Formats: sequence, C-alpha cells, structure tokens
Amino acid sequence: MPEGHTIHRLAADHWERFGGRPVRVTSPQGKFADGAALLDGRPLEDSQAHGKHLFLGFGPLGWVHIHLGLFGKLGFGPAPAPPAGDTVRLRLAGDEHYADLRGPTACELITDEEKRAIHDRLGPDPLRPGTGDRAWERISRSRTSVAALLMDQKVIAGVGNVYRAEVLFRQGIDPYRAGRGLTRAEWDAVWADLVALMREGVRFNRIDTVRPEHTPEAMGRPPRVDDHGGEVYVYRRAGSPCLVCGTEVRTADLGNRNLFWCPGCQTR
DNA sequence: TCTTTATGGCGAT
DNA sequence: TCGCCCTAAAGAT
Repeated sequence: MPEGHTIHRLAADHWERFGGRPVRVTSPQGKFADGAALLDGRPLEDSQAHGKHLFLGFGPLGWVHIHLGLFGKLGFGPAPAPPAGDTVRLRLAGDEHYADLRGPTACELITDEEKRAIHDRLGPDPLRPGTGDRAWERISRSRTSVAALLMDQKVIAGVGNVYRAEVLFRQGIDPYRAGRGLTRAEWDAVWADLVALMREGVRFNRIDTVRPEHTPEAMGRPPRVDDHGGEVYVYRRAGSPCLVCGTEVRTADLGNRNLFWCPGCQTR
C-alpha cells in the first residue's frame, strides 16, 4: 500500500526494530547481493522517508534507497526468519525481528550526494516539516489539471492515487481544473487536509478519509468495508452512489492512472 | 489455470 | 504518450 504514509510508517518501523544495532543484510533473490554483502553486520544508523522514498542509513557506507513502486511490499516478522523464497530482494535480520522486501522499483546503495539529489528533485512532503509553498509556486503557474499535478512527485511528494482522489473530493474541487485556476486559499486547504489525512494514515497504517458525519452509521446505512482496508469517499467506488449526494461516482483514465470523482460534489 | 489489476515511476519516442 | 519493470491477489474460465 505504497503512498507516502506507508513509507513514513515503514521508516519508523525499521528504526523501532533495527535502529542503532547491527543487522544481518542479505539478498536471497540476488539482485542486491553486492550491496547486501557490503552492509551485512553493520548497524542501522538512520531511517528516513521523503514522499514514497525510503532511506536506510548505514553511516559512511551510505544509504539503502528503496522505492516500492506499484507492486513492492515490505513486511516484518519475528525472528527467526523463515527460509526466503526467490522473490525477497532484501532481508534485514536482527535478534528479534526480520524485514523482507519484495518487488521494489528501486533497492540500491547510494551516497549522501545521491540521496541529496533525490530530495532536490522531490516536492514538499505533507509528512515532513515545512510548508506547501514550493508546491503552490508550481501549481499556480501550471495549466495542467490539479489531479495530474497532485500525482507529480516533483510538485508534491507522497500523494498517490487514493489521497489524490480523496482530498479533491473533500475539498469539493473538480479534478480537471487547471492548477493556475486554483486560489491560494483553496490550495492552502488542500495542503492542510493532506497533512491531517496523511498523519492519520501513518498512525493507523491505512487511508481513512470519510468524515464522522458521513460514515454509514451516521447516514443510517449498513456498514461498508472498502476492499483496500480503509474508508473512502470515491476511490474505486465508480458506479456507486456518492456517500454525500447520491450522484454516481465517476472514473476516467488520466495519465495512465484511474481517476475517481463525484461530479455532484466536486464543482468548485 | 488462466487473465486482470494495483495505492509508481522511468526512459524512449 | 507508450512500453516496461517489479509481485501477488482477485476474478474469470
């Protein structure tokens, strides 16, 4: 479930389990064998996230840069670790825990300088200290739709397809509006909402966006469980009635990704 | 036992 | 804009 909240959560989870202690590092699959051999037995010295990028610090040896992409997964378990299949790209193992990485887009050993370059090309992250001003600078000058801009990691880091759809719904914003058509107040509301939603996402390790007054219980409807594990308004609900106004939720392809929105509620 | 789909992103065209 | 990379679970047959 790799949107930014997942990665920040993983950074904290790694630190909690392995931080400051030596870890055994292996690549059962072999694709990260060289890096793993270099790091094996060294202590994990830092663990950071920026957007969807995870950085595991090994002091002077550099950083393991991990990007889960669409399919990647990181899972933890109690020691001793079971035999690894041939899809485990990276395994970290301590005395009490192990972590397995499968299917990532990126798993590579990088230098401080290379890490800095990644930070430099990413936009502000609602889960890191700072403001959304840098994002506004780009959005307010762009003719691209706000839906596409929210998915552009150079503009804002960490927002994925679920948060994109949900924050635009919550703010009542038509996803096809041009970035430069937004007002500063609208952008500030989007940013503040993302900060709040994504912090909740880190805390509970899932995406919940439905306000208390719109839960099935509050609306007098039968309980509902979205198949991705959280409670949302429009993401993957195309064809179903909007939880607020009853209009049929729509979907469309936007830049090879599925966009979801409610034409009844998102009129701003 | 297939085919499809998925909360991403890169590089070539 | 397109193809491509990576994996696993759900859905179709």
